[in-house]
Amino acid sequence: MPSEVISRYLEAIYYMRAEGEIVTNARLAEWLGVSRPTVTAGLRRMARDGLLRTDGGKEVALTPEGDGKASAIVRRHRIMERWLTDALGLDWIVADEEAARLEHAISEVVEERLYDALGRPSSCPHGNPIPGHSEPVAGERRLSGFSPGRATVTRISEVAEREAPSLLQYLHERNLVPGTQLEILESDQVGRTIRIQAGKREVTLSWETAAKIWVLPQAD
Amino acid sequence: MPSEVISRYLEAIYYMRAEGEIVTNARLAEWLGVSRPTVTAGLRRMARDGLLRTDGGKEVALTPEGDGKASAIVRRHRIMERWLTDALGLDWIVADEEAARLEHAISEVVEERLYDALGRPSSCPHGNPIPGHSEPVAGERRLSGFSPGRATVTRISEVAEREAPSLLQYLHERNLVPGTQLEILESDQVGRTIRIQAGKREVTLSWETAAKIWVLPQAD
DNA sequence: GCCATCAGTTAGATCACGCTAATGGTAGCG
DNA sequence: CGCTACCATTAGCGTGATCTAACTGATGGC
Repeated sequence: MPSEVISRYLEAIYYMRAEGEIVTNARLAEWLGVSRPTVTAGLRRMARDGLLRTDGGKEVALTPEGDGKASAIVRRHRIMERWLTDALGLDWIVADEEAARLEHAISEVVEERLYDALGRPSSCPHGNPIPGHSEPVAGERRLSGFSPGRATVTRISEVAEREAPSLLQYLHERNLVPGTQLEILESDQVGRTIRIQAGKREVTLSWETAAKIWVLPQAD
Repeated sequence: MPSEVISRYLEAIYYMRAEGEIVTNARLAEWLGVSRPTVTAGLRRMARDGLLRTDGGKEVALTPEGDGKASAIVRRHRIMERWLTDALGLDWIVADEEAARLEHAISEVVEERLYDALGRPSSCPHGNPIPGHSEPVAGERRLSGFSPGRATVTRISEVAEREAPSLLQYLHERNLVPGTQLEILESDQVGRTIRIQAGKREVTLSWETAAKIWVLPQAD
């Protein structure tokens, strides 16, 4: 059983991979808020324990075993988030923080019972699929760089929470939540912003922000 | 914030005190399943951090600060147990094991929300009071050494879980749970056993086992 | 009064996890 | 080519938590 620290490494690697980022020592150090030498040591322990391979280059990749452990953690994180928001009424930001601690403390049996008790949801509150239970929506794309048209929000990437917790609050307030229909009005190639209409509201987002939002283009 | 290890020390000391046992290095080592030198080092760190006093003798005592931290952990443990048994349907033994991990991962806000969601229960599933929310039943006594008469089970001590997890199962199966009425038929001074009737069942318990069960004598 | 038992501590070691400072490597850019 | 940036690792250190082996002190039995 990996330690809680190593579990956080696994989780971080899983998230970064899911975002299509290349996973390096320096990126992990940033993500985890520790120094690079600390990451070097951590990765070495993980390799020793068969959780990842370094394959020569800088990039690291999880072994099937590491990937399995990582999915389990992410699964628990998302199930806990559902519980914290749906059953206990916590907001997105607090739920994420709490889930980050609870995910390391629940066993398989509690995870399963809880998942059933919640009605076997197909995603976390931000719409991200629950590994082992659901898949990403087919055909979803990043909102950034989108050309004008209609679309439905499918999910807000979890990285948003790490990089800017306030972004979550911002999106929540503007009703940019999974299921919301929106219309892309204009994509500004120069200012790298995108102007959208969600409900009665008009919002302008930077491409960077919009990249955290995944949408499904409306079939016309 | 104490580490998880130190939290377990606090919790153990709290339980032992609640049982009226004197808390020493060797008892703690036994309880926690670590060596005596490890406990020596742990207690030193706790004293350094203002959680306990050693007061010359062998016995250790928590400071008000240590006691506050310890109660908070026990409170979370008992609330989690209620959730695990009532909402998720786990049995006593599994619930206790799971609560032992979860109690270190929940924050004040989750604790409070969960406590409300559970309907503000006044005890853990075994009847033990929840520190800060409820008090031990006035007039309760240990079942061991009891003279014949009628009584109602108020609680099963938490130590039972540490010392003999199977005892919990045993008591549960025989319906020796909080609220059960029973009649003490005979207390055998020589064999140090006690014969009781609970419902239609007759059970003989050693005094040692009976000491883990607290009852309220029936007013006649 | 002595010996066995139990308790607490010291000594010395290991491992996980974190840090800073310094070293070495690669890669783009002028 | 050489400089700057960025990156990974080494070296060296501290703390928390654990272990075993060995020493020391109290206590109770005979």
